[in-house]
Amino acid sequence: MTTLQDDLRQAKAFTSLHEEAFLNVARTEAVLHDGLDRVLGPHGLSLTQYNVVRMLRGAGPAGLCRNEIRDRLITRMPDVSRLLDRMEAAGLVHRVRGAADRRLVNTTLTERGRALVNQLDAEVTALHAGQLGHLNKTQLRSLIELLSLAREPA
Amino acid sequence: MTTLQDDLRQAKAFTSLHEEAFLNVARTEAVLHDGLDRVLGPHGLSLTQYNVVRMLRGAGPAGLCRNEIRDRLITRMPDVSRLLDRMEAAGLVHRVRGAADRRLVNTTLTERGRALVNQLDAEVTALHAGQLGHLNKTQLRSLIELLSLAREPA
DNA sequence: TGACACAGAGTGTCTTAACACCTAATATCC
DNA sequence: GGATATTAGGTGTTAAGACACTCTGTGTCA
Repeated sequence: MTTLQDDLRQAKAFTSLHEEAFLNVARTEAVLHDGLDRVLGPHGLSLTQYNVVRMLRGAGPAGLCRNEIRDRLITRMPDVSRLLDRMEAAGLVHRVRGAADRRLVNTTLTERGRALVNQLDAEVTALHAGQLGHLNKTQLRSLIELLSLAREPA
Repeated sequence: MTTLQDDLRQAKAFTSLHEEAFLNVARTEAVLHDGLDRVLGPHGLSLTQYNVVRMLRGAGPAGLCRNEIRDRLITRMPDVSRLLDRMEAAGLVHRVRGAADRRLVNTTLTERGRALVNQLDAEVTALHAGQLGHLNKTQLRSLIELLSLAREPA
């Protein structure tokens, strides 16, 4: 007799829990993102640009083509061309049309870009330590695991 | 003799763990955000606008002034005036200059705005269930608790 | 080998966010 | 009670993101 009601209550509770989880992810991302922006801002970098210089450093001298950069970005970014335009204008990256496949444009870090991202390592590490240093290893691993699980298809 | 080395290794491990946690938060937010955008897009709403109509529904007939809206938003938003301009042009909200304190501008939901956010409840609930339904209550509560902890000052 | 599909990169254009600045109204304090 | 600070809201302008479309080069297949 109270089954439907119970089910609804449970559904409601579940819904709220999902929503609460979503809001917590969003809020936490905003807080961490804001902190990183405050570190990157004085260097004229956005978070997206920082991700690009990091992935280009990881790619080494081989560099990456535009679509590889796009696909590896954390957030969907449909206009990588002009993002790289700006970074090239800032002297952070260098682009050269592919020789073998002339459709490709290879993007590599300039010396200045490499120096900048290397310099930022210490600042970013200190920021992360300040933001997340009060969590112990177990808590961090648990958080990482739960977030990874949350992103799984279903 | 190996203390320094150990310390460095540990520092490195901690750093990576912090960074991994940060990246997981960012990536998860992007995935969930994208999903919600796909639900809200057809209704002409951004996630920020959706948050506004939700908080205005919660505020009831009393409404909220601009700075209250700004302060309650999940992500920092320095240009709430024009955000509300657009929402007013779309017929979702209504603004009226305060009578007692003429500096204040009270914003309330229109009937259309209220109908839209009510209609969206089912869609958003279904989305969240699809995105997070494979986590059980314990996992969700643990995730929420860890994210809350992560946002604490230190 | 020539038409055609596809993939990679870039552009035009509109919308939206970001930053600094400005105006009006209220509070404060001597 | 009048100068001054503070608070709320809005605007001008630049930069960045979003979406559809185009251009060029490569693969494919009759």
